[in-house]
Amino acid sequence: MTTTSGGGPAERTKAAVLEDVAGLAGVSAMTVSRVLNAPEKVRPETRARVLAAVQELGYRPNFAARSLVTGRSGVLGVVSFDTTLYGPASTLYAIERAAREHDYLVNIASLATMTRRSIAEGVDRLRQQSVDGVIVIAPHESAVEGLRDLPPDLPVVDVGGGERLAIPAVAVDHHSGAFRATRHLLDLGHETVHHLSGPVNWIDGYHRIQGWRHALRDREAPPPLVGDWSANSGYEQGKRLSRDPSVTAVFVANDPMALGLIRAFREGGRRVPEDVSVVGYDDVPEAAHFWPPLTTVRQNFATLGRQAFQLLLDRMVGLDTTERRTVEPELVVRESTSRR
Amino acid sequence: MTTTSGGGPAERTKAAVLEDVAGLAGVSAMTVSRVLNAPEKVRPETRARVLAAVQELGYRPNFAARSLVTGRSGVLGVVSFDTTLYGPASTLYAIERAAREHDYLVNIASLATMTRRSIAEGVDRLRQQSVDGVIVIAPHESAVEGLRDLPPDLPVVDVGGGERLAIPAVAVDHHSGAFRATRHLLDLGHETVHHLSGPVNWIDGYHRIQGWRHALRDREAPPPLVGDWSANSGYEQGKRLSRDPSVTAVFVANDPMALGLIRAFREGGRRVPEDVSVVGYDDVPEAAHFWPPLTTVRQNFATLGRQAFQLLLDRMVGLDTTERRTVEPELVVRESTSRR
DNA sequence: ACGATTCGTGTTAGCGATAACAGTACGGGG
DNA sequence: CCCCGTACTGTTATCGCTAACACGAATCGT
Repeated sequence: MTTTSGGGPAERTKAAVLEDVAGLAGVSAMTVSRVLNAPEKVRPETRARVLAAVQELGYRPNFAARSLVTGRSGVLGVVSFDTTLYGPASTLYAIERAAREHDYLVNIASLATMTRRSIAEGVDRLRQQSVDGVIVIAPHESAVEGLRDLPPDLPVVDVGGGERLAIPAVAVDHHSGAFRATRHLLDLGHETVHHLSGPVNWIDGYHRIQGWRHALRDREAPPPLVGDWSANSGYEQGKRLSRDPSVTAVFVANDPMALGLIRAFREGGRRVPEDVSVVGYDDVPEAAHFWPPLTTVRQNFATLGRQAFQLLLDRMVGLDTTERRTVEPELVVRESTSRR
Repeated sequence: MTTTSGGGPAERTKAAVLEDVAGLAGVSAMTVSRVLNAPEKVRPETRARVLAAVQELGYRPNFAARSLVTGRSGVLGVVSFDTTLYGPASTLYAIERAAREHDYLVNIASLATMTRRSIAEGVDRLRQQSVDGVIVIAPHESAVEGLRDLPPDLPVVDVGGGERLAIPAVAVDHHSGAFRATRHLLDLGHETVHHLSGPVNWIDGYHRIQGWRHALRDREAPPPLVGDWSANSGYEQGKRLSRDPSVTAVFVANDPMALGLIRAFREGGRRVPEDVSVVGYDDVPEAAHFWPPLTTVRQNFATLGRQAFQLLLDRMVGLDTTERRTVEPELVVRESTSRR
């Protein structure tokens, strides 16, 4: 009998452990554990007594001990490129919410650069803290490489990556989004549509180019200009483009670049949308208040994040899917586009 | 002698543990542990042998086991309101970078609402996964309340919270930022400066109002309008303000609202900056490409995050500081303001 | 040259939980 | 009246690691 029966309210010093609760409730540690993990296996009265003891002592299970013995941590990791950007931030946010609903915690590893190595390092860092699974948000060519040589025992889900990977993934259908944006401009009577793209080694950028090309398939596509997603690059490329009087419609691969481009056009004396129509991509919260309010393609990051989590969950419970889900973007027409 | 000496390359099934490495290297488990945690205590040749074994087996220490025995997890938590917003996202990012440099991992708990309860819950959730410390980014009145009744044994650092708390904190000096913004407008010859503020129960919002008032102390301050930080609220309040021909200068409490407000002014026929000057707050990456490029107050979120981490680190190693650090914001003059 | 350190390593004993098995008490069927 | 399944609860053995102490050999001072 090592049960300290009464116990006394003396030990305010160290956090209570299972044994303490057991002592106070007059049961064994195992029973307390059961009350916490499988309450139906314990007689209601005993359960009540234990619960009261838990309350009184303010007992909290020790996470490390539990995960040592169960082999699961209840934590998942997210490896993401620059979580300061609207897309990754929104996706991360959605993942976190979904995770919380299922009692998972989220660990993050932000990447400053996107290389095969940095991705591998990020995953590794998380793995060392024994996350149960990892979601990678890194829509870059090199990310795809980094995901190739992953430990096979770790459940991983890819967000927005290439389709050539044999792991579960979710992605927005950028081909479709870009197609719709371009189609919209064509429908307004524009002869052709110019494109200011993101970096081509970004998966998203690449697909948007493809979608744009596809919409232009029966006419000549002007060579795309390439930006780096920043408003500033939009401005620089915009200055160049504004000198060409033949451009009347531009599809820009994201909203910040569109903002910069519109500014350049205005400074170059070209009015938007009277002289040239512009479509952006992302629908950042401010897009509706740009000048003019921006026609753009909305991505549903919340859905993206939720689906990613769902897929990971499936993977973690053992399902061996290689499912690939796709989220449709949506064209939001505002005032930066007009009939030719 | 339970040492499996040779061992054989048979066990590819389960992850290697200390004992396996020890066996292969012909030493005790303890020595392996030492090599990993205090290499200088082991003779170089032994160390090399152990390291080789670690390599060969691809050994990775078990996180749960280690933190069970050491009582530390190497993980810290960040509780933050809506990490989708520029400010929190940037701060979080900086914290993560600083943490990584010190081999800490970051767990996040995003809050959808900011109430005393949600904050407490966030902290609690993190605590259950035994984080070593927590940083709270929740510049809201209620957050301050939520932080009052925290477990005293958990190191916590507050970012941007009220100054009435007895816990370490870092914050941008918004009073000063708002003061400078307003002063700038006054210096340009404006009679007075109107203010579109954030919600008053946000600490930041409150301080910016104070700073604005302070700059206006020797003249009559018009009643401030109140927005909710969104571009949309800026637009709505802007419509109202643009009807009043006496307003020639507005200090807006953040950039998105400034964007909306400028749009409203333009639609109301008031030119910026010719008819009315506008100053924003935050210096979001796009601000330089607004139309007109926005004069605004830049907050250094990177420094903020780094300092927060530093403070938490101090706290975690036992220092019992209640230090409160302050980060100075900086006025960035662009083209949305002009001489009266 | 001898006890006192220092150095390098091994042994033992948990950390706090749960899995798996082992009782014990009770009620019902044969 | 005995046997056995059901329903609870307790015991024991780990999980993988490190703190603390123990021990032999090498090094040191005087």
